[in-house]
Amino acid sequence: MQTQTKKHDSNCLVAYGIDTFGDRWSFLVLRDMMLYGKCRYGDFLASEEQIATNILAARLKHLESEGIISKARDPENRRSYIYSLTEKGLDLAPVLLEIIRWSSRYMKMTARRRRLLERIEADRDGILADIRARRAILTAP
Amino acid sequence: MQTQTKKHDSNCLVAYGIDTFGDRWSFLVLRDMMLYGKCRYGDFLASEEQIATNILAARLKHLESEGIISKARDPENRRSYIYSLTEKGLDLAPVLLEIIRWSSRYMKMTARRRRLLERIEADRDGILADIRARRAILTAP
DNA sequence: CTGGATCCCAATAGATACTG
DNA sequence: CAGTATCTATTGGGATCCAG
Repeated sequence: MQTQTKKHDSNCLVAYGIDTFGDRWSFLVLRDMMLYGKCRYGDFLASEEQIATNILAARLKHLESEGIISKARDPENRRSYIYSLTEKGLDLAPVLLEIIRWSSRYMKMTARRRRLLERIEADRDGILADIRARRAILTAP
Repeated sequence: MQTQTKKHDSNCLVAYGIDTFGDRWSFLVLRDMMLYGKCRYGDFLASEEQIATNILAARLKHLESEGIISKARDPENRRSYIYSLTEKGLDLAPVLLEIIRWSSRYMKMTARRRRLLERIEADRDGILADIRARRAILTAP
């Protein structure tokens, strides 16, 4: 499967966003990168949602083709790759935070979630800075 | 088709949001309501993205079952229905605005888009208030 | 009329097995 | 480890039908 080329082909800003990063799996990959600092194929596969290998490969390719992530060889392991957020990808952090804020209002709270929410409300800029600096916001789920 | 019940079934705030409103069509319906003040089945069908009748019906049902929109008879036209955002749906407005901000950075700008973006930057609270008051932010696309 | 339901078929997404 | 290949399941488009 190659990345689809048209989708909505809409003239709308919202549709553009949805088409670019808004499918069910792409955004979870971005979450893994922004929240957990994940950057390897195997890390993404290990997420709780159990993404299939072909889907992951397709999404990584798609996100790369959209300029949201970039792929480079791992300097410490010649047969591994490192995926990282581009500027365009980092700019999605506010979308992620708003989704988290919304969900945390309507999903049952846990202590862990409450701490994350409190930090978003109290130190949003610090979180955005951490994401840009590739520092994980949360430790493993 | 009935609304799917499991999806990711994840423990994550982000996945919860994606599962609830993050599919390709649901969010466009929400956009129509928030940005254009649309509230009728026929209005949604008329959007530029050309949603199919079966998909629209399924999405409206899904959004209603998630408590994001509600459905009522149109008092002025006995054979029509009015869909409106609940509090839970209105709370999605910040997500919408962040998507628009992101897209407007990366999609080719038009005069219309520039005006919307400027207003978001300058008067975000006013926009949020307009959405809550069911005032359309934009006129027809 | 408006607001759907239904059916058919094409296209896409996804799970699993396998490979360089 | 980082994917491809293959097969199956689900979604979506479009036409049509139907109820109030």
